[in-house]
Amino acid sequence: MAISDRKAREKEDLKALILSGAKKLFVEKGIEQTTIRNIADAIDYSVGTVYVYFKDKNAIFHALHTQGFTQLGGEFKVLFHVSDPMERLRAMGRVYINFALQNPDMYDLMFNLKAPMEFLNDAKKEEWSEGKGTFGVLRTTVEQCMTDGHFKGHNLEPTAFMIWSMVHGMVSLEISKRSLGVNIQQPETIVVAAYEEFLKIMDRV
Amino acid sequence: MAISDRKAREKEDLKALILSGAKKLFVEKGIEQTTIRNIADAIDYSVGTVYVYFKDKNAIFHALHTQGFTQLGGEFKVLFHVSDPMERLRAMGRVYINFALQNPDMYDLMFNLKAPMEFLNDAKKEEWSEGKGTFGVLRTTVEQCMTDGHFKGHNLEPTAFMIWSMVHGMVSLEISKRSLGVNIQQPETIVVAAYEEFLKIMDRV
DNA sequence: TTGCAAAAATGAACAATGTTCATTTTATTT
DNA sequence: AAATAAAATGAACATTGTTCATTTTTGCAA
Repeated sequence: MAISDRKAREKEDLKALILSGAKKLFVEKGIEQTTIRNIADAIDYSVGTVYVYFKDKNAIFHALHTQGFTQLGGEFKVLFHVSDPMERLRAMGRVYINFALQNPDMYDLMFNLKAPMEFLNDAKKEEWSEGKGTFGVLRTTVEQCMTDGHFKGHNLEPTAFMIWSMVHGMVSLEISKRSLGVNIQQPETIVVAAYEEFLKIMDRV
Repeated sequence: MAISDRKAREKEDLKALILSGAKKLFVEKGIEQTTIRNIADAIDYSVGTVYVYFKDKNAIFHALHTQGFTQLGGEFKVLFHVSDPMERLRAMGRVYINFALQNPDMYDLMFNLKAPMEFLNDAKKEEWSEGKGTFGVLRTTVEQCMTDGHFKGHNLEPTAFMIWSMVHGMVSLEISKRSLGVNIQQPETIVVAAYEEFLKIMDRV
């Protein structure tokens, strides 16, 4: 069955090629300017072929969003070397913020845009495994912080969700250009500065 | 010149009528299903007429976003009666969260979607007066808290931005359905519960 | 009242989009 | 070499935002 093996490989390759074209356009021009025709043109295939490999546009962007989580997961790996949970929590926020600010469109796709979630709905998948996994890392870290005596009198999941919201809110306001429009004195550094304020508070809790 | 007065009034009326149709559709079906043709149909005018009164789709949604800020401003009015700045800050968060959760699409339009900001770009307006005003209320409140001795060792703008990010992040994760997919134990109440954790922390700062 | 000019409203037409599917091309098997 | 299966194609469709020459309505002077 060597031939069917090769065929399966070729199918995977073409799927990956479509995604690479989609990602290039997406990062360069955003989700709206990434049309199926553009993707097909970029990789020298026809429109129809794209639809042979992906159900629709949402499926493509769900696949891209998954790639984004793989990348974020890779950047989280440095955290394994940080043994102190509180210090690890701080570093996790920094990694998260850097990822978001350096890949704003990808971040938007992963945590704000509707496309990936609509794909899950259409596919009747109940769970969002990428998000679940990432939030799990945060929850575990907060749990270890609690074991170490931090966050006294706080509940695990609401506290973890609050911390996630904190960093998510900062980078989302930045990405959606809402922080710029608000006439802050030092707009270039506001996200980092605000995160510092948060760390100061966490140190005391 | 009574006639030109009436004409001006009629123009305003029709503009308001278009917006009311747009808002109805927008709240019912979201921004993508709110097409110019749908709006025109809903108010029994032609497509072309809509374009006589609004430059493009972004202009319509910028106008709706401004209405949203007027509404939010109205709901903030109860805060004038809260004299203690720290208590007022807490209540402000609650009002903000309630507004967002009860008007999710409007909130999205005001603080996440691109349409209103692209209108400002096209119109070459530098400033986002609605956002500026709202953030100003928050900044002033935090400033008064500092005068009262709270937030010792913290910087005003980064702290205000951090608080804004906190509540913005929570409601945004909720609205974009990211909080649901993450398998939290009590998804119905997670936003309120997380805000409670935040308040506990603020009490000590 | 009638005719005329200005203002307002119209909807057909255009380009671009996501999507489908009968047809054509290519690859594999007999 | 012929027959079959798999893969790729692109024309066609419905829907979108947008434009603009044309039609309709309005206000006013003769």
